[in-house]
Amino acid sequence: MTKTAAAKAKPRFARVDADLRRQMLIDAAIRCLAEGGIAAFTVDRISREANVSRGLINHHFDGISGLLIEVYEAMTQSMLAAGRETLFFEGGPEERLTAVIDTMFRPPMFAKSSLRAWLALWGEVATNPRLKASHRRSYDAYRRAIGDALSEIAKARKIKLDGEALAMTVIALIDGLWIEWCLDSSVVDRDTARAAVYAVLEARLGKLER
Amino acid sequence: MTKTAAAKAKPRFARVDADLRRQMLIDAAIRCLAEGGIAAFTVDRISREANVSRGLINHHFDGISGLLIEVYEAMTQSMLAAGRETLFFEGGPEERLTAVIDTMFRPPMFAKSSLRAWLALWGEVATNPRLKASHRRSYDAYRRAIGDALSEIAKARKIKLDGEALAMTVIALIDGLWIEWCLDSSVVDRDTARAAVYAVLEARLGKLER
DNA sequence: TTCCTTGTTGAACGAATGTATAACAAGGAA
DNA sequence: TTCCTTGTTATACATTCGTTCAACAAGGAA
Repeated sequence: MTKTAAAKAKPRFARVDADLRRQMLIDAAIRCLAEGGIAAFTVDRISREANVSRGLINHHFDGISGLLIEVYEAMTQSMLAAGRETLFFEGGPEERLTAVIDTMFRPPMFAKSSLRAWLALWGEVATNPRLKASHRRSYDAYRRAIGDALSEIAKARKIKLDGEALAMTVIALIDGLWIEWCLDSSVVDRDTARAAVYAVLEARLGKLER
Repeated sequence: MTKTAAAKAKPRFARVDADLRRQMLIDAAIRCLAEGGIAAFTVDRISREANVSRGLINHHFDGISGLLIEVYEAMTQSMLAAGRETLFFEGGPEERLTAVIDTMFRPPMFAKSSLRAWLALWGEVATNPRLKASHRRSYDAYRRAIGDALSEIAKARKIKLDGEALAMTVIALIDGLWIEWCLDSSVVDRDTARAAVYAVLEARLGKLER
């Protein structure tokens, strides 16, 4: 018997491709993280945020801790991707460097929701070995990319300089400025923070095109 | 009837002065934070770490969230106190500045356990309004103290400089270096991190006595 | 249409969470 | 000694946590 016109109505749920659903759950989890910190990283809250039943998280991920790992890697990927668009393409080292730095002070990276999520995750990285391993890999790539650009610039200007060491300083400074802005926006704004990074770099390298 | 020699034995528990007991509980809570992040900030774990019954936390604090506030303020106080010993006493601005910076790269501040606890707390500050208010107050004092020293130095050397702005950069850099070292000790060590801060400062102010 | 894969639901479970409360007892005061 | 304050314990309680699992059904394949 086919469904009557009155009965066909709406299906009780919509099936979604597994990869897409996973992405939807990861996005929902990040939103929870941004709203309530790691305390909001919960099966109940995430599944509700994604408009999905509780059981689905365990179907698509290796438990709630498995989801946490994938959330961390997704955030890492989107950060590196934002930089990659500019960092690994054509253009001189100076262009590449400024493009990456600017990326870090522009949405979607430089946004309350994103930085709150990062802050919540860092608090876990210190404790969770799997997150720690993931962190190490991505920061190595990040540091090397910036370090290479810095070294090239220094070489072209005949300045003696340890690119990797300065890259570490730059990354630490960016992270620190993120924290200050995220925890108390009244002490810094986007432009001041960005300027602070360039001030440090130009004190070593001389004027940068930007 | 007095207790017999056999029965007097040991009391089932020892009464402790309220203020001291509060401090003991705060210390235990910080140890938990350092070990397991905010997920370990739990009535069960903290009371067990303090060798005390579960009910005692609610007797001495306004619930577990009240304890969290007091933990944050205790950590803030001990950080400011470590700096205050040097920062607000005699000595020229240069001495005071280097003393504070050195404090930040020496135990007890520069230690895995301490920094892990800070990291866990920062993840909550972004979400918790009461923590945020506490954070703002303490960082203002911190920034002003460093800013004043920087301004004095710049003035004496006839360098035009915004002391507060540079102080913000210095604090952000220190926080960022803490994070990098805490999350992956293989990329920085204590001396490299400390040197990075001085490198930034000396690029602006010239050589510093240290 | 009929079948079959698999995305999805919802209930059930034990463990862990924070809080309230009554009973206990340590240790100084009188 | 006796009394009394209050620091301390231990239990009970309602929630919320993460996981498991059987049953359901959406939607393409045949």
